[in-house]
Amino acid sequence: MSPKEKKGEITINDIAKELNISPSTVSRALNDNAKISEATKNKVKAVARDLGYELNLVASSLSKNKTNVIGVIIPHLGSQFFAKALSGIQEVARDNGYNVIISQTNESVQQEVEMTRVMNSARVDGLVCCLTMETDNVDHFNVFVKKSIPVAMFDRVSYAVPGPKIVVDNYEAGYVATEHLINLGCKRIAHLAGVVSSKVFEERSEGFKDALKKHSLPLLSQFLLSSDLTEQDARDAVRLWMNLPQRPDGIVAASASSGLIIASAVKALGIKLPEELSIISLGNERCNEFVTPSLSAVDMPGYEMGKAAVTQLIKCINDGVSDSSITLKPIQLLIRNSSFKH
Amino acid sequence: MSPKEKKGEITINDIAKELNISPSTVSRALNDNAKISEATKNKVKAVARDLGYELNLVASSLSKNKTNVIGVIIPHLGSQFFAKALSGIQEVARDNGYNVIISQTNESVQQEVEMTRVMNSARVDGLVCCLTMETDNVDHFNVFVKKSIPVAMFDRVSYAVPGPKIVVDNYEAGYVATEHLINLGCKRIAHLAGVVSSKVFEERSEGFKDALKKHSLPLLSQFLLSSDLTEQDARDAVRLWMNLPQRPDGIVAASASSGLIIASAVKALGIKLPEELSIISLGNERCNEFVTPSLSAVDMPGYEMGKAAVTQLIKCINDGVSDSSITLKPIQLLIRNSSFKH
DNA sequence: TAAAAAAATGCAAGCGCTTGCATGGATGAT
DNA sequence: ATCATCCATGCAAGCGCTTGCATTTTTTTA
Repeated sequence: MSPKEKKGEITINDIAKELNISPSTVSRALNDNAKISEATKNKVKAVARDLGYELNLVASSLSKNKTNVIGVIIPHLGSQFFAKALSGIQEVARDNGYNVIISQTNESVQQEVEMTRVMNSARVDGLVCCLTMETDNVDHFNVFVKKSIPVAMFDRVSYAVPGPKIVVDNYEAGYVATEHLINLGCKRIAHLAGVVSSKVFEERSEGFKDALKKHSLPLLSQFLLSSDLTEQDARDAVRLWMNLPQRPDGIVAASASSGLIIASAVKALGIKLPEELSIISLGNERCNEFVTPSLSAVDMPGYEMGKAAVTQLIKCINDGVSDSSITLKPIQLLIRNSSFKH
Repeated sequence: MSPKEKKGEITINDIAKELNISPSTVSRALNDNAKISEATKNKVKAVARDLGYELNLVASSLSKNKTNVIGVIIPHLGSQFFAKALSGIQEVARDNGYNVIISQTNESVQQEVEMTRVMNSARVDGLVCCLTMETDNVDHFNVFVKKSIPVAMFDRVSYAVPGPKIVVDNYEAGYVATEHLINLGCKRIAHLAGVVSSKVFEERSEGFKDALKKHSLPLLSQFLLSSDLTEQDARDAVRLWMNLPQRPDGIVAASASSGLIIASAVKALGIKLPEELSIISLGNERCNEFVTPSLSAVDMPGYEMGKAAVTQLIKCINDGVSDSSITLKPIQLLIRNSSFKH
């Protein structure tokens, strides 16, 4: 080993020495700077390859004041929606030369705040995130706003912070799903909604209500339940509804997972799906098509939203403009066997 | 605006000037260095807070030659197994002060190679990865080995590169699942296996075969199919088996998704589950419990494996030792309704 | 063939933080 | 009061790369 065994990292200085030129020339050559002759570029690249040189992104980031890193803050990776979103995010990031550093809040606002701090420390070039269900104060994003670091939000967004917003038309989702049941002949439709404090769920509820209104169907107060959409909430709702003298003949579940649980709970009660009851959920999981009967759903395009979010984000990073563009993505109605024509 | 509007970033120099002390003292104070008096520490921290100072991790990383970043390379985020693994990875990484940069190979070796290059450029402190199904040459990990940067592998691992290996006992999984069917009274058990080139699937197959042998059951050649486990593969297998004069009365699916598809295809043929046929899959997805009948499975602990991988990795990072420890995680047999006592 | 223009390269500072070593001041022992 | 000890802080170099400007080399033009 050499006396100064420097952890073995090859630097541009090593290349420079090898060729008897200056480090600046090496740097420029490797970056294909126009003012460097083809001859030296080739020589430099050849030596770099021979020596096994690999750019030190840390040093590069520091001097360029640009990390080429995009931070991602999402609630959790447990749901397919977010996993797909992350997948989309990572793919377009990679295609654009960005790395992705990721973190989950687990729906904790405190974690969210903490993570913005970390992302700031990491000096990410941009942030894409989906707020927790409880986030109402978004001051923790001010650091980025102040520094003109773009923040793209998707699904659960806040218009209080500038930047791209990628949302699905949740009102439309609720409306379309409900109307689907109505068209099937359902007269007594119930809705297990999410917390109203969340825009997403509020809009879905609105869509639900308006669809009923539009078709002159009554909205029974007991038929509109708001909850955290946990497994227990779904079971409770089913118990409540199915013990009613007048059971619902259609259910709109505000989320994919609650829909699954509702369907399973209902079946456990011996109720025939979809003959006695139609179900549709707002949000689709792959297993919706494997259950019996397969579960109709309005699909939320997680993958596409993730892709769109970074695409917009990168646009902001490049064009300097941290403008607030609103993209509404279409939703897709997946009709399966859990909803039934009467 | 000040004449030199420096992007607004507060540095330790700003704090130093403010307090008329040297930047070194500020640095040490913020890092709770023992040689700094409590008095100055407090002053420094107070000013830091007031100014909204946030450590520049890039600069810190460069000078410390440590990034506190862990790189993750996984096949894809589509399967719950990997999503959960990533979730576990990120959580323990965060708890230990590490950031996670993530990338998917989509089962492409070329992508895998490319990603190791990126991770190297990013100077990650450690790598955790799950190889693609096709990876046989692992030379692209040599860079890390040479630099003593630990590489932890989970699930699909290669013993050719040193470092922690977190695997599930796949032989056991195959054996246990098969034995379960045997105990239920199945006599003609088929197995849709994965590609044999993959250790994981080879071991599962071995477990399957040995269980049969142990219980003196014949292995019909047509009952052992090897494939890529795509949806089509699963459907083809079902078609083949169900057209046989002597159908199988039990099926062991090598993966969660293929099990789901097999079950669904079989049901579509009007075959009664589990009366006429029992199914169990090696790998569990949440939806296994929602399908009818719910699908028995051997659970592969993705979340735990992810956690274990980083835990081991961090140990390596700290203790300098990049030793090769082999951890076998237990598997869990989830008995549900798709397997039936005859 | 000299002067001017263009092309290629080098110099050196700087990105923000860390850290070994030197220094100054306060405390304690004699 | 004196010198050895600590304790607290400062100095300055360095991490590896980028980049504005200066300098050198080559090419072009008259």
